[in-house]
This record gives sequence, C-alpha cells and structure tokens, in this order.
Amino acid sequence: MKIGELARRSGLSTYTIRYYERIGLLPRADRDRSGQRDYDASILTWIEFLDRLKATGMPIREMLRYAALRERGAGTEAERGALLERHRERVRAHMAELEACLLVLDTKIAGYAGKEQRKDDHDAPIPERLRKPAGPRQAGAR
Amino acid sequence: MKIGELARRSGLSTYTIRYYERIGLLPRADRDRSGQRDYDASILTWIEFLDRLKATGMPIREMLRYAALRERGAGTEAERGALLERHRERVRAHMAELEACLLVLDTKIAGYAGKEQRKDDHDAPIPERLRKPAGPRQAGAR
DNA sequence: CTACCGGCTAGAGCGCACTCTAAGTCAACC
DNA sequence: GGTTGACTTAGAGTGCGCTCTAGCCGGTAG
Repeated sequence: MKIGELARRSGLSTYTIRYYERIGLLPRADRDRSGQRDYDASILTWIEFLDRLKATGMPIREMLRYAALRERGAGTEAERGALLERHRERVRAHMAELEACLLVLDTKIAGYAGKEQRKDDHDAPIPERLRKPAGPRQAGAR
Repeated sequence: MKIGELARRSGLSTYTIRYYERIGLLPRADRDRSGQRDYDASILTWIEFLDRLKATGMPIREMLRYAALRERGAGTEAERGALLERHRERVRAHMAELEACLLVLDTKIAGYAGKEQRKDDHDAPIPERLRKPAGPRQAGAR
C-alpha cells in the first residue's frame, strides 16, 4: 500500500503520515525500489490506536514515549501498561470535569429557555461543588 | 479589585486577563484615576463561565460570539441559548467518543496486565463498532 | 515523446491560545 | 528623594500539531 492509499484508509493526510514518521510516531516505512513508501496493512491498526490516544487528549510527546517503548519491544510491557494506566486516569478525570460542565451548561440553557428570564442570568453563580480549585499560577511573573 | 487580585482569584494570569480583554472576551475594564483596571467582583462569575466553555473545548472564536451577544444584551437570548445548545451536543458527542476510547484503553491495559502476553498485542485490532468512520480529508492536495 | 500523476525531501508557514519583554507610569514606604 | 512593586502599552515570542511549498523523480497512458 502506498502513502496515498494509507491516507485514504486511515483518515490522515499524506502530510501527517510523513510528519508522524519524521518525528518517530510511525516506524520508518519500507520503500519500493524507487524509494516510495510501501506499507503493510498492519500499520492501520497502529494508526487507529494512535487516533484513540489523540482523541483522548494525549500529547504527541507522550505518544512518542509509548511508540519508543513499542519499538524496543519485549521487556517494556510493564512500562507501557503503566503509561496507559496513568493516561486512563487522566481521561477519567477529564470526563468527570466535562460531566460537571454539562450540568452548568444545562442550567444556563434552561435559564434561556424559561419564560422567567432574569436579565442578568449570565451571572448566575456556579454552585460551589462544581468549581475547580484554582491551582497555583504565574509563579514568578518577572 | 485590581488585576493582580483578579488573577489570583480567577486562576488566570494577568497576561491572560489583558489578552482576553484585548480580544473582547472580557469587557473593557473600568479604570481608576491612574489608568489601572478596577474590577467588580461580578467579573469572576463571567470568567468562571468562560472557564467552563474552555474546559469543554469551545474555541475562543466561538466564546467571542457568545460574549458579543451578551454585550448586546436583551434580545439575544434565543441566539445565546441556541449557541449553547449546539455546544452541549458537541460536548455530549465528545464524551461518548471518550467513553469508547476508554474501552479500547481498558482492553489494552488488560492485555499488558495479563500473564498471557501476546508478543504483538499492540496490534490487536479494535472492534469494528468502536471505529470512527474516516471522514473526507485532504480534499484538494494542490 | 510528452504529459500527468503521485510520490520524494527539506524546510517554511499557519492557527491557536497564550506568554513574555521592553519601556514607561504611579503610589506607597523608608 | 529614592527605591520598590504593581500596574500600563504595543508588540514579539512560544509550543503545539500539523499543513503546505518548492523543486525534483519515476511510472504509465495517449
């Protein structure tokens, strides 16, 4: 399979496929005698998995760590598993936050839908239990 | 309240607060006689709401549309409501996708945890029902 | 033979959301 | 009166994840 077909089948652009190879997210592809990339269908499975990691917000930097472990092969399973477990927890936390935000959104929308529009309802306070604790920021601004 | 205190209380940096004002996400702040921004506590409620929109992945471009409607005030409620409803649907869809990805992640992690490690389990196929339909891409690459 | 398509590389450019710098002002404290 | 520190502005810089350009090469159809 050449890069164009892989692009169609994976949903990535050819640009992105080459970019992923450049940075090491995809293994260096085999080439035919004229130097063109020639892919095995199995690469699709890996790309699909990368898509899942991306969809769940994993930064490329971390996918690279996973990809590097995968390349190293046997002996890295524990580390790969741990990496995915940490990621899973972050995803779960993110989903919980989204859930809370949905509640806020629902309340707001209900406000707009109701006849009893308060003129200032965009300033309706958010219940304390839904607020994020404001972490430390701008540690040394100069 | 001056910008530094607002920064501490909102969790945004002073840079970000000025940036938000510059682009119109925050209303132009009142100034004291020496030209410094002087905020009313009510701005915190608006910032908290913006944080919710941001947390749910709304791009600034769209928050701006909402902010502009809010500035225009009365008569824009229906449009504001519709905007939030569209956003809510996107958030729900995104959560559904995350849920599906979590299943993939769970399967993978279980594979790493199990004693019966298949050497190639990073290539374990993703069940068809969890795959995203690959939308049209790279429409005209030149 | 020529045109065209799809591929190749190196490297530049882009959109987003900040984040920081430089140079200056102002109020309070010693 | 001088220093400190928080503020002001315009504008430059950053990190991320692509996305595209330029210039070239090779295989195939007319």
